[in-house]
Amino acid sequence: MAGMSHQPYDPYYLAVAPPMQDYGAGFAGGEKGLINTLFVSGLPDDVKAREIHNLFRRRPGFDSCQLKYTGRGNQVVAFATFFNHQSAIAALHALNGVKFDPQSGSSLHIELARSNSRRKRKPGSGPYVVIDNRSNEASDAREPSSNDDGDSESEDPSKDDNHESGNEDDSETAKSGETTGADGTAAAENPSEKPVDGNVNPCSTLFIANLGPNCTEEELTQALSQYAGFKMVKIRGRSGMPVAFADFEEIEQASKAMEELQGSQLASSDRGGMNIEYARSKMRKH
DNA sequence: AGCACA
Repeated sequence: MAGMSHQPYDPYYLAVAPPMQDYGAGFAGGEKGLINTLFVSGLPDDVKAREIHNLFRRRPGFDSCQLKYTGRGNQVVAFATFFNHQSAIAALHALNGVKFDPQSGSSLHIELARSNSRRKRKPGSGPYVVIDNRSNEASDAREPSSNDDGDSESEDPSKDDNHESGNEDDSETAKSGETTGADGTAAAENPSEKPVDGNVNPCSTLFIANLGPNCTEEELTQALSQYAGFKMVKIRGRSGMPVAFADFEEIEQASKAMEELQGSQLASSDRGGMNIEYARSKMRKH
């Protein structure tokens, strides 16, 4: 692999503006019960609210965003609010996993927020807002004591904050109701439960297709390792269109990664977003 | 649509 010729990733590769323009004015609430706010982590600690705004501003249906200093170390997170759930999902898939800072190699981790931003955009307050929860920072880079997990990204970054609301995941549970729980016989027998995953049988190994020709295992590792239970990824079929197999500890963890990374682009992607399915067989242990 | 490694 001589010459890593990757063009700088353009987060605005989706230069299209969909026909949906009839949002109406002053309607940031969206449909009731649906989340229209994204939670963004994986940001460099020197990120600016303007950068967040520039990241999202061209996304269809975007309303406003806010940058939040969590007060834990220099950790920064952001919330992006859209006019409806569908626009939020589209932006999530488009931007999740993209390299935000090529220098540090950090990539964005985007998920649905646990609750919508209740903070309404007041006229005159501008398109973005900064919330600073840092209290004792000044010269202190990390917490004083007793907590050693300051540097690592937790599997669930959204637990770091409560997003100024006590609203729990009412819509989240409805979304992932595929695997059910108690009896386990549900999905296979019920004709109304159609698996949309492309493969009928869940597997803790994922099959990833539609990768760019220059995709590397390192790049995939970077995108996948932010998900709990990730073990390893292998690229096969180097000629033409490469595919990859990503192994996880548990099926549920693989499912989570698949859901969130589905359709998202890597820096090396040139044919659109990744197509992820359950692999037909589990990666061989070794 | 494309699913390997043992």
